[in-house]
Amino acid sequence: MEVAKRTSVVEDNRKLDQLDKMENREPGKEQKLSSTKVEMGEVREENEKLKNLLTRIVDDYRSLQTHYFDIVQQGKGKTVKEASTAIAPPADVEEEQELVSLSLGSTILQGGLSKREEKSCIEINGNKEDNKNEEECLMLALDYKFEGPSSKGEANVLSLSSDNSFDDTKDEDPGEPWPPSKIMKNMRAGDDDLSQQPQVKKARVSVRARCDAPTMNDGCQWRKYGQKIAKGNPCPRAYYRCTVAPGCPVRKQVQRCADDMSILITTYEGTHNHPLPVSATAMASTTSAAASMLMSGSTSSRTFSTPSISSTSASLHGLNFGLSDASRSRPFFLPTASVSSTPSYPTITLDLTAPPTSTTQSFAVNRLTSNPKYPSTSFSFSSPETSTISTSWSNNYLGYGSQLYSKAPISSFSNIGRHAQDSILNSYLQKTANLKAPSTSSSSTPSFLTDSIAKAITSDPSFQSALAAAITSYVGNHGPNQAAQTRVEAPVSQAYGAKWGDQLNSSSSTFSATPCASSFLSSKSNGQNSSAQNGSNLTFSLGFPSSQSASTSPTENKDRIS
DNA sequence: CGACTTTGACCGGCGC
DNA sequence: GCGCCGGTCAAAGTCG
Repeated sequence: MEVAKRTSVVEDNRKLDQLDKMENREPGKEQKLSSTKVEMGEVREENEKLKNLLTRIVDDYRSLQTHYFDIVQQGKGKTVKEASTAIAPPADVEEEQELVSLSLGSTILQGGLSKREEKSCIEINGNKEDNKNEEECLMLALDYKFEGPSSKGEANVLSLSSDNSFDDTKDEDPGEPWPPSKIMKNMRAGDDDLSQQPQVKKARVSVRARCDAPTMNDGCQWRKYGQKIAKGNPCPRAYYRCTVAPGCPVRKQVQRCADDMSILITTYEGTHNHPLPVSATAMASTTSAAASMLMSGSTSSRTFSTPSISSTSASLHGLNFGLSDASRSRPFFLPTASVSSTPSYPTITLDLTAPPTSTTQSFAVNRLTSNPKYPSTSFSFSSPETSTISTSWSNNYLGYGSQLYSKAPISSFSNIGRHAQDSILNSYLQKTANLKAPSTSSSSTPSFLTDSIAKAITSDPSFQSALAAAITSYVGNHGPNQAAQTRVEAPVSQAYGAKWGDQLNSSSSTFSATPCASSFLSSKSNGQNSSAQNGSNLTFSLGFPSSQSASTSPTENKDRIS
């Protein structure tokens, strides 16, 4: 592009030169051309300037190109900053802008792209043809930029996005081993990525729900392999292993909450390495999506180093988005949250119990507790609408029945649309526009930042998935008389495609009649990622009435979740 | 009889 | 180094 412009300028100069030569050959026409010559002189002068400028630009461009390819070849040797510094010439503003662009490219390359992607970016720079790859590169570049130390307010991209070049490269191992047992270590011995990152903790997804039954029926087959009395909780903790497939690494821990025995805490670990029964896909999807969120959230938490992050909540209209880093203690609020911490694992908690305050149109106070060792991330929802739904986790079969829900919750959930990256949260935002989160601090944050964060969050597929899963589960399981998929499933399946709808429908027919049967979600797991030396914790809380809120202290959480 | 649960023993990580 | 604790194993028991 730039080269083309320069080429045209050069051609213009040549024409002018030719014109000059013609003029010199025909002196008799000088008078006629005198006035023209004056103009030509000006033009020529300007032309000279342009030539000089062009020469400089071309030189700089070549220099940059040389630097750029050097950097590309050196690969990961240099930091972005170094690259930028090396590249940046003392040129004018326009050139610097170009440099920014180029340095982003190199930044991307060094910021974690795979070699294939790296190649794509190189090709982009050469051909400018592959728009798709270009987009990818740009996206990653922005992510990197966000992380960058010099990223200012324009860090418009929250890396909650499932930019999961990160996750994918490190975590998608279907047989992902999570238990720290020696068996699992043996299994892991052959694993490449994880074995190289000993500090990586496995993500866990903890589901808190009111349930009278000993365990929630999540559609999977489980075999109990142990039981322990955990310290700090008189209720024994039961250990289950997935028996759907022989080698499935997925396990779960089930324990009653010490504070409220009616609350059952189920903690899932690992990723199923086998096709799931339809009835199990819901929960699996929820947990995996939540885990995915967790990991991306933990990634984000490290990137939220900008001082203004903590004050973004006001612009989120009452949605608290808790993202805190223990080392920074700089919470950043989104949807209402309570945070839990586990000492050893990054944990996301889907809190299906309601804070007592949820019966009013106010969001629960964000309760952030950070494990001193691991940063915690918290996403939880306490929807005003949820209070209108009767909660009957227990004593009822939770299959997707035939009755209709009350309009209020359904209509609100019906906004969950495919394109609603916006709709999920925006629905919340709209409904709570006049509310102010109790714990929100007054915001001095530039609106563009908060808007960007909101957009980034709402555009995160993992987030959507987890949220929709929770909502779906909630709606499916807590409607009056456990009713009604008609009004619920339609929007959900619309939003997430036939898969969800199918699964939900299927679930309704295959759901087992366990008091605590719950169908959450479906799908592939994206789960554990190795983003952190630090674990983190994430809590989703769908506000059900008449229940206790999530734990408020690390100790408490430890007891509840681990 | 097979599948599942129970339960004490064992192991490894971690803090003191 | 020692003890605590969480997690797992595996033999014995139970159930359908």
